Amino acid sequence: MSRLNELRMIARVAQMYYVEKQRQADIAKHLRMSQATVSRMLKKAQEEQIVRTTVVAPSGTYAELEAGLREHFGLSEAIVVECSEDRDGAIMARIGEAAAHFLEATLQPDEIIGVSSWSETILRMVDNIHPMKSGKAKYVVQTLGGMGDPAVQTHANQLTTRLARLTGAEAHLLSAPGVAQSREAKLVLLGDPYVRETMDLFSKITLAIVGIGAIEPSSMLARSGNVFSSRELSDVTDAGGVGDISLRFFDSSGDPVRTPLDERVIGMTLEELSNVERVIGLAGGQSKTEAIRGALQAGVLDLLVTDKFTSARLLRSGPES
Amino acid sequence: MSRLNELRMIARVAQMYYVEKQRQADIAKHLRMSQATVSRMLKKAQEEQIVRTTVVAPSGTYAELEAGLREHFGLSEAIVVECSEDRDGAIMARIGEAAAHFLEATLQPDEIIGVSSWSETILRMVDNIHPMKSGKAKYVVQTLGGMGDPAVQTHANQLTTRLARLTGAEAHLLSAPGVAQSREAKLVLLGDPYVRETMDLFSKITLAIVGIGAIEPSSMLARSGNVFSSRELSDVTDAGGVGDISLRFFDSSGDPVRTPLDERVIGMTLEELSNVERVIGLAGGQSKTEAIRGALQAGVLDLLVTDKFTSARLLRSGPES
DNA sequence: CGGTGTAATGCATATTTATTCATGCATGAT
DNA sequence: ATCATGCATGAATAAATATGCATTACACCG
Repeated sequence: MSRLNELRMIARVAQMYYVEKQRQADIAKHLRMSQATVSRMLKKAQEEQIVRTTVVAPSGTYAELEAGLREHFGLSEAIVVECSEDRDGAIMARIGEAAAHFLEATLQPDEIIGVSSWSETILRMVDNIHPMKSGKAKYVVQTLGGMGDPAVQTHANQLTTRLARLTGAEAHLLSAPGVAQSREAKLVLLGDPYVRETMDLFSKITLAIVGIGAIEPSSMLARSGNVFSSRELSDVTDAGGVGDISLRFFDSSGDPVRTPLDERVIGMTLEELSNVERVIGLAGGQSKTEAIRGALQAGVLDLLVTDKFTSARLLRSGPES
Repeated sequence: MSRLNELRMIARVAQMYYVEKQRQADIAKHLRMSQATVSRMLKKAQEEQIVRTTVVAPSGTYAELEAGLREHFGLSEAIVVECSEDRDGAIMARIGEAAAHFLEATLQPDEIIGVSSWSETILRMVDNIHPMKSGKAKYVVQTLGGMGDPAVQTHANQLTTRLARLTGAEAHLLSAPGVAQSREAKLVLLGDPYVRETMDLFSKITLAIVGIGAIEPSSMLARSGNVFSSRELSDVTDAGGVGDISLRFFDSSGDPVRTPLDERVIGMTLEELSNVERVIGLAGGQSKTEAIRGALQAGVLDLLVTDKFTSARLLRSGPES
């Protein structure tokens, strides 16, 4: 049997088992196969990600940390997730789950979602969103161009598209590099009608989901490919930059770090972001602590989802002003 | 224990079970409780929405449409096939493929298959069946006579024979015209021992495969040759007939349309059909929509294979009684 | 304090699910 | 054609999970 039909069958079995809660033996009888086969199909359904199971820790577990974050940084909400170990992979997964859960729970009808389809944490979030039956959101808008590498571009587009499908929204992609070759090149790209259309939506976004990036040689180099020169990178660090949101950099007190690079980035600015009704920041992990602190100081976030270790660090060393 | 702590505990257990994939007994040992308690906590985790499981349909399949068809029309199964364009030729080909796959996957040993060797869609199905090495089915029974034209007769016989060969079954042909010249002629033909033998098998059929025909001047004339008078044709339409299965007509609410023609048809009746364990209907395309709806209302089908356009039409305009 | 009702727990076991094993079939090399 | 190999399948069975029932713990009340 063709692969598509096989997956179709598996999906059907999974539907009967998990949604309709029939027993394997009954499903087997219905579809004229053995119970063993049904069991195997269900296993395959897990492997193929046709069924996904997520565990969300009830929020409020770290009420004190959450309250601390809200208070110190003027957030309207903070979500601190349980996390067994202070390791980036595990942290991203848990933050993603919690963010997905939050999004599902609070998404309003006809919302326009902006997403900087860039961070692994956001990817984890999308992985954990469960499809919403009735179209909830209106548009999902990509707020930062892709990167030079077309494979990455595709990846970014897919993330945006998937999020749109899951929320029943229409995707508006930003088919441009995140960083243009020059200021002039950027102007040319902005002339593209599709790019313009998407960017015009920036001001209409009601809910923005952003990752927070740290400036570290390792991660920066890894992700920049060849779009940043090391000169530009040092411009940013020399000016005190500690992190970025959608490639807009800021220093440890949250003030924007303006460099010539800004002129080349195709994406939402911090100022545009601060006009959005709800801005959700997703980040955690040792290496991102200072970047997150900077982002919080910048005051663009309304909500932060982070892990218990990072939140403790944020509160410990800088109860601040 | 406080409710929050209880939920935390449940989340922890759920985490260990669903994410870390530990067994309940091990979790129980680790947390010093009984396996029964773990099981109960997991059940509670479901209720409290701490774990959520969703089934995502692989793209290119139409789980919602299938579910809709099952639900609205009380089918035990429905298969909706992908189809790039709403054009009869393409649709028949895809339906045929899917039906063939389904048949191969669910055919039981010693099954007695009835086939109204008449529609192009069924022909497409037979084209796509992969020979089964070990004799699976027992008999393939032709459930409707051929047509006056000997060439068509041959064609019908060949289809039946091919299906029999492919399934490793013995063919039982119905060597008679599908429509006798008169009631009396029919009685004479029924006297033939071979005809009788085949027709006696009708009640033993465990799996019937039928096409669904629309009543349209064009197709009717095309296929009728000179067996129907236009008078008889209008009898059927005047009585509200919208379609047929094996030349047994029904109206839009699925009620049989009885005309003198019935007395002349040599083939299985709708009533006989409804006694068959599994009845698979194959049909799709704009022109057949209402015929299919009638057939579904008649309640003789257990399974429908159709295309996405038609299934959408069936569900759109008539969420029905 | 004891009494009483409620809920939680663990044990034993029923039920359900996963796995092992033997078999049959297809595929591909020789 | 013949044989080896791998894969899918179902029957039997092992493993895992759910549940009935008795018991215990605990809160609340007189």
